[in-house]
Amino acid sequence: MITIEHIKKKLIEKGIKPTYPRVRIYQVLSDNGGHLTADFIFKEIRKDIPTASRTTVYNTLSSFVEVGLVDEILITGTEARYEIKRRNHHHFLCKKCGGIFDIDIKCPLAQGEYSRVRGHLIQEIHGYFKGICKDCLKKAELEREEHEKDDREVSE
Amino acid sequence: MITIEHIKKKLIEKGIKPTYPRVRIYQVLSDNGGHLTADFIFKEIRKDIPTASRTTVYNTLSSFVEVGLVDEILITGTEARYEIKRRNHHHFLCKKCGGIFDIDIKCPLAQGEYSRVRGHLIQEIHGYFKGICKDCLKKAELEREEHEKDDREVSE
DNA sequence: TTTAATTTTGTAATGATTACAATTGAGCAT
DNA sequence: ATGCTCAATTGTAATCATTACAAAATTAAA
Ligand SMILES: [Mn+2]
Ligand SMILES: [Mn+2]
Ligand SMILES: [Zn+2]
Ligand SMILES: [Zn+2]
Repeated sequence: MITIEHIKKKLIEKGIKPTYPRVRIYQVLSDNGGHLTADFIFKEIRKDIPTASRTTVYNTLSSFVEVGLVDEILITGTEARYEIKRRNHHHFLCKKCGGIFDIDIKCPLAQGEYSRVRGHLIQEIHGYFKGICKDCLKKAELEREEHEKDDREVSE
Repeated sequence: MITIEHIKKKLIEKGIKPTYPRVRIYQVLSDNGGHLTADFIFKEIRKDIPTASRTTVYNTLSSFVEVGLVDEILITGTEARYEIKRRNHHHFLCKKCGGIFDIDIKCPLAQGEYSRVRGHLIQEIHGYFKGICKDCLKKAELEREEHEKDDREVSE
């Protein structure tokens, strides 16, 4: 639970005027875990600011990303996800339920910031996995067992 | 330069009927290096098949990805890129020129296929960097030198 | 050749994001 | 307080990649 004052300070530090919509957008990002869509944030701040526009959400997120307050994550192919910048980490996208999970693994990729590869200047490092998440695996397992039971009953 | 026959064999192996548009799409992927957009492929096969439709390109790419012949790369946030599947490798996206480069680094990520992380079943591994590519760095450097010269001349 | 199944095509719809002009609001000078 | 200027916000329209879907064409089977 970050305080409004703390948020304001963070924005000012980065040269962003802490208007109410901007502070609220940061607060939504802070209070709802990571990997939020612009649409989720929009609906959330609409509760407080019924006149808020999608454009403001997009503009604000862009400037947050630009100054390095927020990371933009492109995994799903349909919509960008946003989360407050923290130590570099990877992600896992479940192809079944669409869930995105943080994966904290030690990886040479995520070591020194702003290094080089093959002469190219690195500014961002992204790593992610796709597959079936733990929960969906368990669910599938249970369903399989159900089917087996059904089959047994039918063949009786 | 892969032969048509070789392409046909590859498609059949994966259960895909090697129609002419499909073979051509695979050939375009094969002949033009990696990271192609659907639009590029569309325009390319239009040269041979003036009636070809975008839908066919999208459908074909989807089935290629589905059977594991092709990888879909989501880096730019605007359009998917496609390349024939090969040994797992990372990518570098230049924020200046938009170029995408292969980065072959040994990374624990890209080791065993179909492993697990935190109980989640891994089916795909993606890693990429964003920054300024070698060429764009050099170009910027040259421009900087030009400006310095200008400044000197002005102050003379 | 007739028929059925598959593939391709063309066009319309979708949906996230961006462009942009009009409106609002904050801060400052009168 | 009033008006002024600049920045922020809003609302709406445009963009653009991708998908949906039905009609037309092609292929394979009978
Ligand atoms: Mn995260
Ligand atoms: Mn590649
Ligand atoms: Zn899942
Ligand atoms: Zn470049």
